[in-house]
Amino acid sequence: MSETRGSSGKYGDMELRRGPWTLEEDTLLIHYIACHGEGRWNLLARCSGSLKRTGKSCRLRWLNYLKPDIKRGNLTPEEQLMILELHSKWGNRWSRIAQHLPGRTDNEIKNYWRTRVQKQARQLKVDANSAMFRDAVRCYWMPRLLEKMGSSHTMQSLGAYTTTTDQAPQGPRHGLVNPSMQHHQFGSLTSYEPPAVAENRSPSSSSCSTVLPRLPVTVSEFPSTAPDELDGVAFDPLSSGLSMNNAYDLDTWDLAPVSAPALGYSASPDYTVANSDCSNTIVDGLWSLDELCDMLKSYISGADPKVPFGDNS
DNA sequence: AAGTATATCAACCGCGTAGTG
DNA sequence: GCACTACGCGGTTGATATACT
Repeated sequence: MSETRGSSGKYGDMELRRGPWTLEEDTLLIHYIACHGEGRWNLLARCSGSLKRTGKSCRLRWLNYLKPDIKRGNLTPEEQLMILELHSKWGNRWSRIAQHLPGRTDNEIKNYWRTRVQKQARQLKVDANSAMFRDAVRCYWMPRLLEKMGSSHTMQSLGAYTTTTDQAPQGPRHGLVNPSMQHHQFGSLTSYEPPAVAENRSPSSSSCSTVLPRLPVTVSEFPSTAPDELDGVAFDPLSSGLSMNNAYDLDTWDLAPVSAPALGYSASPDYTVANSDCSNTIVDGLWSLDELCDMLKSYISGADPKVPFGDNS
């Protein structure tokens, strides 16, 4: 692409570049911001010499790509859970949601929602914003993400898989993890602990019981809504005591199998997070299409006794 | 191996809003 | 209160990578 076009007004007769940024442009922008700081984007665009970009374009490039604390790589289960929860409360308020995911941009979250979540809804022929789909997410997807978080933590505690951010498995296109990204500091795991449900749990989960959050098995065990203000309040997967590093990234996780589902409902027996074959199993923390279809059908027909939707108030 | 379909995500666009004179 | 400018947000597009046939 990299087209240019003429401009008038605030950029005078300057030829404005569009399309992908080059290394030279990035360097110029970084240098300028290092000298003059963020903000005043139009002034930046005018005064930065050979950087023939609009202020808007400079701002976007900086905020979405060049800013030092941008975290790259796939979303962790914790982050996915946070997005699902916050979106259920706030809708498409991407910027607001991004404020609660350190190092993630609104653009990235928006893309995640459109490419992953909406895709699932579309294939199920339900509206992603419908109550039905939200319930399905809350009852099936979120518990699985919680379990992913728990499984990951267990493996880490056993020393089965240790890594740092710069050793993290890398995705096919965006494996970079900004070295300046500091590890998130986590609070207490007890901050999000649904009511205990002793039954309906597989033996495999019991080994996690001392360190992992108990997994909700009914809709009523999830918070009915997210808190109005998340700072310092109960629901915060990112404060769950679990690492955010990419070792837990389900897209790149190369460990298999994980523990059997700890929930009362059954999952497909070939459930793994191995990279080698994601065609019909859990992919990046999502349900496979078949699984989600089955579950949703059960939900719609009211046939799933383990999911008492009537309790969902 | 080549062609095609699909997924991903960086970048652009339009619009609303806040700030300023 | 009005006009103008700058900024930020959310929706959309299009290039590229990857998967599939």
